Amino acid sequence: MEQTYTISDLAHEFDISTRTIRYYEERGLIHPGRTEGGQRIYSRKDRTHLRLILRGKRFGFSLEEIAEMINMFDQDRSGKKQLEVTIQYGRKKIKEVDEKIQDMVALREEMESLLQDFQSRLQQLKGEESR
Amino acid sequence: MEQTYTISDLAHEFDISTRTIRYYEERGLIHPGRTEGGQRIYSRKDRTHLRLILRGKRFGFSLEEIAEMINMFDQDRSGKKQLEVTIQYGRKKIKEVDEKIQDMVALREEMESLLQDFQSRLQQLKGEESR
DNA sequence: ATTCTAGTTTACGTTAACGTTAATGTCAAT
DNA sequence: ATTGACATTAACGTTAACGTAAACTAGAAT
Repeated sequence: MEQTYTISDLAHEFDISTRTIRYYEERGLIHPGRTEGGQRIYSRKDRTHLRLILRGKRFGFSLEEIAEMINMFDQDRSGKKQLEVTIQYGRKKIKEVDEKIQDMVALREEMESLLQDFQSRLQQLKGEESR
Repeated sequence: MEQTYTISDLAHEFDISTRTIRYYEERGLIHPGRTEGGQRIYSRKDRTHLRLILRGKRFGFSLEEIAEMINMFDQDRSGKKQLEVTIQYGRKKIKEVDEKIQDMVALREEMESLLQDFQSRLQQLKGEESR
């Protein structure tokens, strides 16, 4: 009933090496179970974590930062105080992401205006050509 | 008339080390001039380049990728063919940035919904408390 | 039971992006 | 002219994030 995966299942799915997956475990980012014989078994949750890790990486977060986030959101937060701390942390991280998005949009616009420039130069050339 | 900067001027402004700035030059990302005595002089253009480099870094681009972009946009593109190639390249890069932005917005939403979850759990606790 | 594929640990290697140190030179100010 | 702050090159060191190889084990298939 509970869907599980081998290490190479996930390696194929996410197009990364098994070494990479084991390394993430070594760094405390995932915590797969084991079979009787000692082989790793990955749950749906582990798979979700992997997806999150790779997403974070694409934004330039370090594994350490990602680990911090995952563990923050993933632990058992029953106490009121704990919950409040977690929420504060989450707000902070969301703000960071917002800033990155804004920054990125600015970059996009810079690139766009550069391109416009090149475009009009090209039009210019084409105009001269058919003169 | 032409505003220039020393290496430590820029290091302070961008809060990076002089070593880092020299390293960027070593990798072909900037090309400052020199004084009679051999010291580097940075122009406004160099400063702009630096800003671009740091921006790119914050998005997880490698120095090699950034170098590629800078040199692509920075050369003298007079020929029609050259212009067309540059425009193609620019479109591709903008697309990459767009994808990163989308990806990032998705992450933001994931985080937000996690937070909502914690928020309502906290409300729950507060409710029980005043019962 | 054996064979094959995939898994495990250990450990050394590699690359990017700098940090650090040493030995020396430049420039602005006194 | 000398001092002090900043500059230069050269070279070795460091860290994160894996790659790679070796020597061995587990599990599925015949």
